[in-house]
Order: sequence, then structure tokens, then C-alpha cells
Amino acid sequence: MSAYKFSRQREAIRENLMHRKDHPTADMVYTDIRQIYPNISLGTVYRNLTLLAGQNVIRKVVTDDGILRFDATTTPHDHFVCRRCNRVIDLQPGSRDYTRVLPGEDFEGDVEDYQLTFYGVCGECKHAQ
Amino acid sequence: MSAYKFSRQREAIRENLMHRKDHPTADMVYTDIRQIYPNISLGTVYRNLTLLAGQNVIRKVVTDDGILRFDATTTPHDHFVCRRCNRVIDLQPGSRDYTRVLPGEDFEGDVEDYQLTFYGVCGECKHAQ
DNA sequence: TTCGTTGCAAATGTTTTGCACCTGA
DNA sequence: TCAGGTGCAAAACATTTGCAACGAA
Repeated sequence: MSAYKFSRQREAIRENLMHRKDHPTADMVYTDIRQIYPNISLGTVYRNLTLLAGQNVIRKVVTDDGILRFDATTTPHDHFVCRRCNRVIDLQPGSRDYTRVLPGEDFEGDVEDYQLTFYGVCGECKHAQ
Repeated sequence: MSAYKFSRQREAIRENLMHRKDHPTADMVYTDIRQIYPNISLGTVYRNLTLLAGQNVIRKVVTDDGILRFDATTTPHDHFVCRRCNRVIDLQPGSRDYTRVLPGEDFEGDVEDYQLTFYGVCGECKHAQ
């Protein structure tokens, strides 16, 4: 039986993630938090990000490049990864019909979650030709 | 300008991937190929898998665990990752409406590709209680 | 002969972990 | 008090790369 205790480091990590709209890697969060807690270790950042993801307070985002990113937005939305600038952009449901995004009816497993990621060139990179 | 030459190692890697329905990691392919070419190096396996993926002969598959997997099926299909047995299962389009799987119309980027992955418990693990 | 490919080994980069000390409840 | 959390440093992994030798065209 595990009861989590409060920790200011974890709180700072959660806060940091809440207030940014990009999808930072563990290292990016580490860099930020060090301005508040100069002695925090990268290990602590990883431990807390993993812990928060396990609690569904934040979400892991995986892309082609193999680097783990984190997202504080836990409501359903998709991602677009720009192959040129490598940014990860949130996509709002928009015109998508989410009720259809489910495996075929013959599938016997239980779906708990899904991740939909698009790859291509983002608007900015496209116009910057 | 690069012109690829034939190599039996690359051919063996491609063959291996074609004839299996799981989604092996580079290391799993390496283990297999070593039974044919005992001296092949892991670096060669990585180089060729990356090369083949670049040619769209095979596809990279990313999941939560951060380990890169490869898939010889390049026709559109999704994946289901079992959180219990960690298997990656192919999902056939089935009842899904693929034309709807696109970002909202207000999105300005160019979509080249997408990956849709479901997470949960597969039928087998579910029935094995 | 030429230049892409390989094997080897070392390097890189990300993420995890062991351990003694610290801290919140 | 005491289990969980932290910092530090080392370890564990996955993946990439430099280089001399090899092999396909």
C-alpha cells in the first residue's frame, strides 16, 4: 500500500507542465525546474513525471524520434509532429468524428486509451518554404 | 546522389520482417538474422531497418515503452498494444471510417502520415483473467 | 575501380536505479 | 517516528557513428 506524500519538487513539475502548451521532454522540464530548485536531479524529474503519468495527471506522448514527451492536457486530443521543426502540436477534435475512432467490432480486447499522431509539415514550416 | 547496392544482410532483414506477424524490435531481428549470418552486427541491423523505413518498405512503430518496433505491413492499419503482455497487435480497418481520420479543417499543415495506437488489455489476457 | 555496405567497438543520449540522507505526515 | 522522496552518481539500455576492410556494380 502506497500513500503519496506531497513534495514541492513534484508540485513544481506538475505546475510547470500545466502552464506550457508545448510538449516538453524530461530534460526540458528539468532545465526549467532548476531555476526554482537548482539542486533538483534529473532522476527526480523522471521519477515524478512517470508517477504523474501513472496517475493520469499528465500524459506520455511518444513520437517517431523515440524521445518521451509529456503533456498536461489529458482531455482527448491528437497530435501533429512536424518533420521539419520537430514541434508537437495539439490538434483539437475539430471535424473529426471521435465515435468512429475505435477498433473493428470483431476485436475482443478492452480499449483503455489511444493515441493518434499525425506526421507531416506544419503550417509555419510550409509557408517559410 | 545515392544508389543503393544489393546486400544479402539487408535482404535477409527484409525477408525476416516480411514473414513474421509480430512487430519486432531491432534486437529481435538481430537475434533472428544471426542464425543465418552469425557475424552480422547490431549496427548493420539498425542501419538497414532505418534505410528500409526511409524507403517505406517497412514502417516504424512507436509505443509507450519507447522501444522502436518495425512492421512490414505498410498498408493502412492501426495497432493495439496490450498493457499486460506487451504484444503489438494489428487492427484491420474494420468498421472505422478512415476518411474521417484527419485533423480539423482549420489545420494548415500537410499531413503525410499518421499512426493510431490503442492501449488496453488484449482478448487473450482478458480471458486468461 | 568505385563507392555503398559491413563488423567492430566506442560513443551518445535517454532513462533507470542503488543508496544514504532528507522530509512530509 | 517512519515510509516516501530526493540528490548524486553509476548503471542500464537503445541507438548511432567512425573507421578500416569488404563486396557489388
